[in-house]
Amino acid sequence: MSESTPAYKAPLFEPLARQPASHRIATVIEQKILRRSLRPGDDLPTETELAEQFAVNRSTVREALRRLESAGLVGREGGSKRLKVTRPGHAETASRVGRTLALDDVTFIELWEAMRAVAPRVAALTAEQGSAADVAQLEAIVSAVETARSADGAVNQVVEFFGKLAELSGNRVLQLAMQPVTRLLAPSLRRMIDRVPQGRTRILVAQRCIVEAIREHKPDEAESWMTRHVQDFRRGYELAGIALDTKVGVGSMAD
Amino acid sequence: MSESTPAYKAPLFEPLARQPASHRIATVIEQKILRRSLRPGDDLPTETELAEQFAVNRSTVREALRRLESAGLVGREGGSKRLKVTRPGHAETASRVGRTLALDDVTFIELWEAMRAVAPRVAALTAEQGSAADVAQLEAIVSAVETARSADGAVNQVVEFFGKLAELSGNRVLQLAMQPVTRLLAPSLRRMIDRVPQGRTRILVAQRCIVEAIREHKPDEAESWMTRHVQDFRRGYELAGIALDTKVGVGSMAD
DNA sequence: ATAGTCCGATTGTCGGACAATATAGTGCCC
DNA sequence: GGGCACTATATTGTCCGACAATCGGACTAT
Repeated sequence: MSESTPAYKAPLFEPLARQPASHRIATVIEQKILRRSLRPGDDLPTETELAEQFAVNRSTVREALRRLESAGLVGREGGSKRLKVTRPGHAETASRVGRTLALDDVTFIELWEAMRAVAPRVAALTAEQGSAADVAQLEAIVSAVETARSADGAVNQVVEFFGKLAELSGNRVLQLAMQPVTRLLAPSLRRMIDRVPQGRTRILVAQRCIVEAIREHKPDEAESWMTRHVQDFRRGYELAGIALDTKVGVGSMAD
Repeated sequence: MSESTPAYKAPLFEPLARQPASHRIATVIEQKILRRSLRPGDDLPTETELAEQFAVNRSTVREALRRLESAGLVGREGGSKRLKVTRPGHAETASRVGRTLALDDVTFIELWEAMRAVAPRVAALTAEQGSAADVAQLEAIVSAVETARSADGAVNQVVEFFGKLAELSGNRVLQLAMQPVTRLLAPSLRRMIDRVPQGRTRILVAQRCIVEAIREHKPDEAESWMTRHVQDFRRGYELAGIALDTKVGVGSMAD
């Protein structure tokens, strides 16, 4: 393949951008929100008012509002009629990221690598700050993993374990990073547990060690246990005879 | 606060969800896309056709389409009129995540911790697979960092360095995770460079070491150099006398 | 083949309309 | 005065019909 730019024609002129009014209106309101002129909880003007202010038809305003609504920047609370400014929820954002990744056909190994990077640090952070109450919550989840009757239940609890860990770490960035990954990884975990019987107990052991390290405030131990735990997960996957470049499906994106 | 559930009234019945038609239509189409019945590149029917099929007015269809458009699930290519199914672009998703985090007032330390977790692994992965061409690209960026005239230019190139690294790692999950973090971190980096003169050369040194480790396919070295690099960044931040719990602003969310 | 012209299809926006219902009064009773 | 039913108003969700702009093609002349 010729690597050089085709020199076809230097893009002498940009394609001038003619955005529809609804788009521009959405952008303007969005900027107001991002710049904190409009803050979460504030009421938006009514559609009619907005239409007057922007000097456009109400239909046009509505399209802009649907845009913002979909972006999670505005929404309703309760059965209310009025639109309020809202901060995009983590859950929603995470699910959107998950969709993006799923539609991109990311592979198991890519997700696993992300897990490999994030989870140990999360464990370490939690071990640094975790309170007794936190440990109790984690233990509750671990025993739920143990006593779960169905495989699906167990998997859900494992996901919950990671989620709670991220929450307790107090780091919202890592929390947001972890959420889509665990969600997308869940179906793989499910298959793995089905095919590798000892997998579940191995998970339990690892979780216990991690929780123990957190209880004793030993970040390094928590981190290394988590690293082993994640690596063990991968080994289980290989044991189950599943290719590492398996594409994760849309699965569990019920929304 | 009374922790027990108020027992106020057992929610015998859910508040039945009466979603507006536009919302339901968006959901139906979204499902079709997620289930791959509609695949990226496919043309959507025209608004009039959709209106007929759903037996609603065209305005209603339009609101649904604006929703999907904002979600990045459909869009136009070129100056075309027809809507096509598109996969949500990484850039767009990343910028959305960035917005969520910014509106959440995440602090510098949270972002840094994410960087601390992800960047070293990314460097290691790239070192495993990096080709000579890849190394050349990284070197180009490093020298751009060196020769950048303005501080802003240098910062942008540093962001670019991390972005390219993530891209070369071949892991789209990590790439997507890294993008919003570096973007949000950029303003802090800018301030740091302003106040700590030697910061820039330290960054250069670290980058050179990292690239070198990648060239020689030494993942462990790349990882540990990157770890040091990230930690150095934090030290610079402290040196600059900026509090670790500084909230990152919306900054650089020009979109 | 290229450029010019014409026409139908499609989108973006408009103005007006109406049913359903959330919200704000308003009056009534205790 | 406070609580409650009831009414009036405002607001949203949806529909209808319309029109300018423009995109996509077809068709033609060079």
